[in-house]
Amino acid sequence: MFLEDDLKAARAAEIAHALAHPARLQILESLAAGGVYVMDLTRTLGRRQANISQHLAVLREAGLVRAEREGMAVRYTLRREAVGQLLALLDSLAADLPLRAVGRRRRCRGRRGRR
Amino acid sequence: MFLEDDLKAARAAEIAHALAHPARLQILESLAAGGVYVMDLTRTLGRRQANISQHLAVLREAGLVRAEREGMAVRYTLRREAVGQLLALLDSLAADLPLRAVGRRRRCRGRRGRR
DNA sequence: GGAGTATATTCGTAATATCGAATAAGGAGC
DNA sequence: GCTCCTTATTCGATATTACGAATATACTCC
Repeated sequence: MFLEDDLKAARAAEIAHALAHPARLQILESLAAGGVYVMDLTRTLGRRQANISQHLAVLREAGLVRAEREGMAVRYTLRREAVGQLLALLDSLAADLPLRAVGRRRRCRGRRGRR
Repeated sequence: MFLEDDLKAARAAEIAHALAHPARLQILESLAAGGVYVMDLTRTLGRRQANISQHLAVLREAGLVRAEREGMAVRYTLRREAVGQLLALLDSLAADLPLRAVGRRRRCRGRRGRR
C-alpha cells in the first residue's frame, strides 16, 4: 500500500502526524462523542484558546475534522468514522505498551547477552 | 480514554508519532509481511543505512517493533498485530482523503462568503 | 588477532513544531 | 456605526526532528 505509492504514504504520514499530540488525541476523543464547540474544548482541556485553535487547524488540514459555523461559535465534528477506530486502536496499543516506550529512557540495546 | 489519562495520551501520541513519517510507514508495511533485515530495507526503500537505522530506533522506542539478532544481521518484526490494523486504517483514510490535505496548500475552508 | 560485513550511534545543521502573547476576523445585538 | 463574544492567525522564542557523514559496535571467518 505505501511501498508502491509515495503520495499515499505522505498522506498517511500526515494523518498520523495529526494524531501525534496528546492534546489532539483528546480533542478527537471529545469529538467522537459528538460535535463540540471550541470554547468547550478550551475548558475541558485546560489550554489556551489560541493553542486549541492551532491544534484544530492541524486536524482540519489533515482532513480529520470538519468545522461548521453555528452563529458565533464553530462546531467541530469528525469527518470520518475511521478516526474513531484509529483512536480505539491507539488506545489499546498504548494500554499494553511496556513502560519503556514512553520515558525517553536510555534504551537497553540487545547489549548482546540475550539473543 | 485519553481525556482522563494523560499518561496514556502521551503514549498514544508517541505511537502516532512513530507512524508519522512515510519511511516508517513503509518500514512497518514491509515488516507486516514478515520479519525483514535492515539491509533489505535499505535496498527496498532506497535510503541510507544510517537513516533506516534511525527510523527503526524510533519504531523500537515506541514499542512497535522488535529487533532480534540473527548472526551478523538483525531481523525486525512487528511487536503487535494491532500495528497492521493501524496501517490498514491509515491506508483507507489516506485513500479517500481530499487532496487538499497533503499539499501544504493555503487552505480553503468553508470561508463561506469567499471574502 | 585482523579483515570484512551488518547495524547502531553521535554530531552538526537545516527544517519543523509547539507555545503564549498579541492581534485579526466573523457574527450578534444595540 | 460600536461593543462584546467566539474563533483564527501571526509573531517570536524555544524545542524537536530529519538527514548525511563519520564513527562505533557486534558478529563471522580466517
